[in-house]
Amino acid sequence: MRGKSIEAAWRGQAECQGCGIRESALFADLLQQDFALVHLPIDEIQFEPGLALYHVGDPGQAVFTIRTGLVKLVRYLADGSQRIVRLLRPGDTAGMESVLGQDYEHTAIALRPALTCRIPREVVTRLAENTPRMHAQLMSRWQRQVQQADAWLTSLSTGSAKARVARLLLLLLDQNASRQCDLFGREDMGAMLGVTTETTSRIVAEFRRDRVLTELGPNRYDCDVDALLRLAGMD
Amino acid sequence: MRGKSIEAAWRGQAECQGCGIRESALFADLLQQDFALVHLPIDEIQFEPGLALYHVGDPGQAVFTIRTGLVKLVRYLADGSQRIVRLLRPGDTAGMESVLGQDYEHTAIALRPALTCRIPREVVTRLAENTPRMHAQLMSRWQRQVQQADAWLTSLSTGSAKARVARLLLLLLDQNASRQCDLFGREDMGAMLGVTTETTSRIVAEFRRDRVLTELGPNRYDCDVDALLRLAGMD
DNA sequence: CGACCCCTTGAGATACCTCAAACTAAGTGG
DNA sequence: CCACTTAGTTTGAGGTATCTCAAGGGGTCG
Repeated sequence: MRGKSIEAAWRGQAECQGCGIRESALFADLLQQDFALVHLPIDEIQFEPGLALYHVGDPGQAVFTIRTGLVKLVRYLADGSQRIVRLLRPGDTAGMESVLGQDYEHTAIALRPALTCRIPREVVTRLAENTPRMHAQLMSRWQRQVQQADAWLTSLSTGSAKARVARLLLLLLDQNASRQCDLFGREDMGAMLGVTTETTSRIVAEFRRDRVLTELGPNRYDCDVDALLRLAGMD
Repeated sequence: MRGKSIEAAWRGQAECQGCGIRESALFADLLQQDFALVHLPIDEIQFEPGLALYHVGDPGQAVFTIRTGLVKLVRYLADGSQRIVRLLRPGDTAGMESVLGQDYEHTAIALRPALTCRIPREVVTRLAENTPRMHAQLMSRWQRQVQQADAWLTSLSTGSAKARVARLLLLLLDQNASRQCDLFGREDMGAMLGVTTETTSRIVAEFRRDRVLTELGPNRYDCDVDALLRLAGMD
């Protein structure tokens, strides 16, 4: 939304062992000795909103650990429009298909400034071949993707548009400041819910009129969680 | 649809090494020596249509390899209705979350008579700990689930109802007799597409009137593939 | 200040849903 | 063997949510 520097910025090489979010990241369970197997540089890269980590169809060369920010996974439809199939948050991993030598299945685009670690696929492969701690992490991460995909389908692509928006808002609640959440462009919201930009806009506007949402700043809102839970149930 | 014996039938213990579909199954890459690690019985179980392999929320005790037939993965919504999130075909694996010690995420129900192999989770775990050939299979199977989930969302839950039905028909085309496909109950079809039973029925009836579909038998149809491709594009 | 982007709002069209009834096929029991 | 039940499909009619097309605001940035 902002858009100061429109470039991805290389921030230097990551220092994984001292990483602040390691306990929730792909390398969570690795031991001191395992890091000896990392033979290629892991770069820290910052993506400004709108910039792509990678594109659908590109040969998968690396996985990305999201350290901060928010990333959308997008597929483009026959008519050129986009459908957002998942959101990645801090601790999540993008582009795991690259570990299997496959092309990327989506285009990954930062929705908010996102600090990432780019891990070459060979690093993951080598670790996976040498430590069961890496398998466990990979499996649970893949399972998590499946879970998220299923939840996305059942909660964001099912029911009335109003219920979908309500469920999306609940999903976006800040984990810390639990009544507040940041939204993004109506077009992106629509692409997550399978509805049009206009419908999304109308519903958000209606929520605001009904005091279910209270605007705190540009696209930052205070949410009436009980009301949202009620709306999320059925129309 | 048929419904002769309404019971799941135990068919005996599987002989994995000689299995006819092993090359496409979870044990595809295993070597002779690996089978020594299988220390618990693998049962062959036949499920008649409507019967559940397992239920959502049950503690996951086993994965199932689908040898023949068709299985739906279902989630139930707040209002009691069902949403089908995936279909499993011969060679696919159901209930992989059990390998991670998690409860089942769905209810798995046979849509057509399904012959399955029930593999206790301990067997998979032990194999995974001892042979990289098992990891590779597990990872690619998990990835496949993600792929299917994403495809389900973008092709069966996006666009007009008519386009969704067309895409579903294309998905159901027999791999061998490539103009023909078997359908199932309109309610199930609706639950896959996120539309009502009536809408599904109307569209199938319309396709039949327009000679896009020609009924060959009970719920068996000949498909005009070109017409379906056209319809799948946009409205 | 004007250009641009995005959000909002309106009005009309329409696809889909809801409720209800008729029809079909297959199973059940007298 | 036939009337009866039952479950699923088809069809109709009316209502409504959502889409489409279009215009009008409110920021932000050059």
